[in-house]
Amino acid sequence: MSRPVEFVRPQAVNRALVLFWRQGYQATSLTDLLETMGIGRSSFYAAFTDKRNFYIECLDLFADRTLHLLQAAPPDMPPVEALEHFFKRNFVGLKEIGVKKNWGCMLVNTVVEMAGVDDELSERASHHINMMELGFRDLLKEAGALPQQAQELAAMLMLFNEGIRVSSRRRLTDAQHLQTIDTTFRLIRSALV
Amino acid sequence: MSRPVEFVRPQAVNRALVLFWRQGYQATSLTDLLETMGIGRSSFYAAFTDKRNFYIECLDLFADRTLHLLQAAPPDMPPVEALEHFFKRNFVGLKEIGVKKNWGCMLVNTVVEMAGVDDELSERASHHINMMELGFRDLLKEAGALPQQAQELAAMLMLFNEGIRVSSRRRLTDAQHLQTIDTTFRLIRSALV
DNA sequence: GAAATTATGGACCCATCAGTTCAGAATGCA
DNA sequence: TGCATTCTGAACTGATGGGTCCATAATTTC
Repeated sequence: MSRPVEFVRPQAVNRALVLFWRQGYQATSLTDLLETMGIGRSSFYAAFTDKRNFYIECLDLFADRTLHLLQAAPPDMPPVEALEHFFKRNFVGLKEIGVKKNWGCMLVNTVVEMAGVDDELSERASHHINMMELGFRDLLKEAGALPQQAQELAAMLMLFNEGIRVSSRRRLTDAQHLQTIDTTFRLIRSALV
Repeated sequence: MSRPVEFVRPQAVNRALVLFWRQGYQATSLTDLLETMGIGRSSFYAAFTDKRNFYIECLDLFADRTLHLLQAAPPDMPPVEALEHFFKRNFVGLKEIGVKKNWGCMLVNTVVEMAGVDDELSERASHHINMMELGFRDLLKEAGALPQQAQELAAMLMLFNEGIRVSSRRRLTDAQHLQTIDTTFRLIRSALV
C-alpha cells in the first residue's frame, strides 16, 4: 500500500495541480483527476491517501514554485523591478505560446473557496501567503526601505497581489491589468524615494 | 406555482444570503438552505425555481446593498474619506455587537469560486464589481481627480478592494487590516494632491 | 522460473446531492 | 359552509460524490 512513486509520473501530478488550480477543490471530482492523470482509482488511493491529502500536496507544491519564482530574478535586476516583473509576467508574452492563464493564484483561490468550509485548508494556504509576504518584504528592504516601511509596503503589496489574482480570474484585458500594475508601482516607487 | 412572496419572509432570504456569503455556492447544500430559512423543499422550489437561480437572486441583492453602502456616506463627508470609511467599516466596531464578519465580499467570492466552473455566475459577479468600480471613479472625480486619473485610481482601488476582501477571509487581526488601509489611502491622497 | 510482493482496473458501497411528486393541509372566496 | 385554489411536508428519484474491495496482472526477489 506504499506509494508507487515511480509509477505516477510527475507530469500527472502537474496536470492534476492545474485542474485544482483552475476549478478549485470542490468542483474537481475524483473522476476528473483520474482522467487527467491517466491512472486508476486504486492507484490513486494507494499513492495519495485521499483527495484532500492530494490537494494539500498540490497546494504545497504550488507554493514552493511560486515562492521560487519570486526569488528567481536575475541577480543584477533591481529588487523593485524584480517585484514588478513578478506581477507582469502573468500578463505578457503568454498569448504567443497559446496559453491564457487567467486562473489567478491557487493560494488565493484556496483561501477564498475553503474559508468557512474547511478552515484547515484555508489556513494552510494563508500561511503560504504569509511566506510570500516575507519575500516581498525582503525585496523591499533590499531596495532600501526601512524595516518598518518595508513591512507596511509588503503588506500593501500583498493586498495588491491578492487583488490582481482575483482580478485575473475575471475576463479583463491584459492591458487593463498592466495599467493597474503600472499605477501601483508608480505609487510604490514614489513612496520609496 | 407562482411565488408565495408573503410566505417566504424576507429574513429567510437574508439568512440564506449570509449562508451563501460565508460558505459559497457549492458548499451550501439545499438542506442547509431549507434549515436556515425554515421552509420546506417544495416551498423553496415553488418560490425560487432552483438553487442556482436563487443564488443569482442573493448575489444581485448583495450587489445592490453594497453599492448603496458605498453611496450612502453623509453628504458633508469628503469623498476620499467616504471611500476610506467604506473599507474601514468592516473592521471597526463590529466586535462589540458580537459579529466578526470575516466573510469577505460575496461578489469576490463568487468570481473566485465559480470562474472555470460556472462562468455565467462568475461573470455576473464580475459585472457587479465593475459597477462598483464606477462608483469609486465618481467619488474620486468628486475629490478633484482628472477623468483619466480618476479612472486609473479607481482601477487600482478596485484591485485593493478585491485584495482586502480576500484578506478578510484569512485570520488576520483588525489592526493589520486597518494598517494596510491607512497605508493605501496615504498613497492615494498623495497622488491626488 | 517459481514464489512473494506490489500495483491496478473495475465492480461495488453508501452517503449525499439537486430536484420531483403528490396527498393532504391551509387558505381564499362566496 | 363548501368549493377551488394554493401551499407544504415527506417520501421518492436518479445521478454523482468519495472511498473500498478484490481478483488478476505486473513486478521483484532469490
